Amino acid sequence: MSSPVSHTQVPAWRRIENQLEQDIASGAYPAGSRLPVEPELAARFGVNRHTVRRALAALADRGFISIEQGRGTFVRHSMLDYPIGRRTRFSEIISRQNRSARTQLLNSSIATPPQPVARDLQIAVDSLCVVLETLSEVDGKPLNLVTRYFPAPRFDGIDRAFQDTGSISKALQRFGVSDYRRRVTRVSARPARPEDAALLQQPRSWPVLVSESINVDLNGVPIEYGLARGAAERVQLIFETE
Amino acid sequence: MSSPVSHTQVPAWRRIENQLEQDIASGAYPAGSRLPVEPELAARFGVNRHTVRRALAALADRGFISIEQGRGTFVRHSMLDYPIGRRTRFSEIISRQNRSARTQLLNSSIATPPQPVARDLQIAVDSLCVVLETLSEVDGKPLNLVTRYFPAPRFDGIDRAFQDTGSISKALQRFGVSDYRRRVTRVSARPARPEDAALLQQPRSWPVLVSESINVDLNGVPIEYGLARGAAERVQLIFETE
DNA sequence: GGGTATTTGTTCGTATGTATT
DNA sequence: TAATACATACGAACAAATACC
Repeated sequence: MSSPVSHTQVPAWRRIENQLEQDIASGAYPAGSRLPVEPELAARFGVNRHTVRRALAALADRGFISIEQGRGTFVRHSMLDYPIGRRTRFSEIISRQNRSARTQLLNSSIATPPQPVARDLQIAVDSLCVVLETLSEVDGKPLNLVTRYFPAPRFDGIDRAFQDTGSISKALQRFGVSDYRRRVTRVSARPARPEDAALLQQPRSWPVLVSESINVDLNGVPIEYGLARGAAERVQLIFETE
Repeated sequence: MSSPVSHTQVPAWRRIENQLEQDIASGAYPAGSRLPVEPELAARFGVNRHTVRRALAALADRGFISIEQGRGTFVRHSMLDYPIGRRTRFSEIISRQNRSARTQLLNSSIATPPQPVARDLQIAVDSLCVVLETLSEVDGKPLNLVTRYFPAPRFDGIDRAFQDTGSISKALQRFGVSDYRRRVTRVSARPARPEDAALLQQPRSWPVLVSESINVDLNGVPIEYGLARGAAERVQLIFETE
């Protein structure tokens, strides 16, 4: 060979893999960004494109990047795991993952619920509900947009209680609901509406992960219907079957 | 007025609502199809556009149609409920809803699993897996595209067994797995790739509902990792928290 | 990417029959 | 009976979102 390859103990592709992983971890290549094209990376590391490809394949295999033919190579968002069980409390879930959570109230009103919501809440279609629109953020990034219906005679003023406490659980406590549990979760997905995409700070090409949930008090009486739209780019729901 | 309003007991908009509901039920307007535009409906029923809009709003409220500004009004697919629990069996779920189910094998191969899959299956990354690609149909419409990994030494030939039986459960029985249960389900969503959209016969603008699942045998040993891509237009996952 | 046509969304105004006070 | 409020219905114009070329 004219220029012999240096035989270090680690192969070149593995060295490149490690370097790129570090670049991603350091934020040099932020989540969602596109990596330089393969020839460019090959030039940077002074290797053949095939060697770069091997490193990229390894990173893709480990879930750090996604390689898309014709488009490029992208740094994947680390998905926030959102475990769902009988006792699902947003802030607990997030803090357990050592992240910071915040939920803000976008809107509150009083209205009659759509028919399917009334059925889920087991109330009359012409009865009133307090409707809250909330946006949850994790580490400063919006994650989840939720429309919540609370039966009105019982939960009048829960908007104020939520404003004061910043938490649904605590707001419910003010109304004598010391504890509650999730009865059912229905999960689907649909294209994001422009407003969803804007609020969730997500590309319009990405869908929203829709989950309907029904929470009941300890007597089994429905207290909340929630329609959540999650940033599919960044959230993953986890259901453990115990 | 030159032509006075006829006062039947039911308002015109409600009569129109009922008629359209019937048209949808009868299949005159099939699921997914677009309704005539508002002026056209107004002409058909001999009313003002506002009156039609009121009827449409009622139908949308009840979940029969979806109204999309600039695009039109569409008959919603009745979502197939896919309840997920410890014992999730595709054909049982479907037949319980009085529908017909069929799963076909698109592809089978033997390969080393990607690292996350190997971790979920608790096997070495360089061990082999039997990989099946299946497409499930309900009432003739494709619903779910699944890539399944089975540890290879144990489940060699499961592709043949599946071909024979047409069922994963029955194929597993041939390998001594009389029963199994689902340990965890992870749900997310992403834009559909062109191949996904084609196989699922879904518009490219609609996302896929991605669910990863791990099934274990009665000893708790992982036997299958599945990566399912569901037609988000037509499937909804239901998790009951008992 | 930009302009045009299509389609739904919103807001005026007007009129009339029904129920309540 | 009269006054009032409310639901229903029609008409016109413009705004906003989308599709198409």
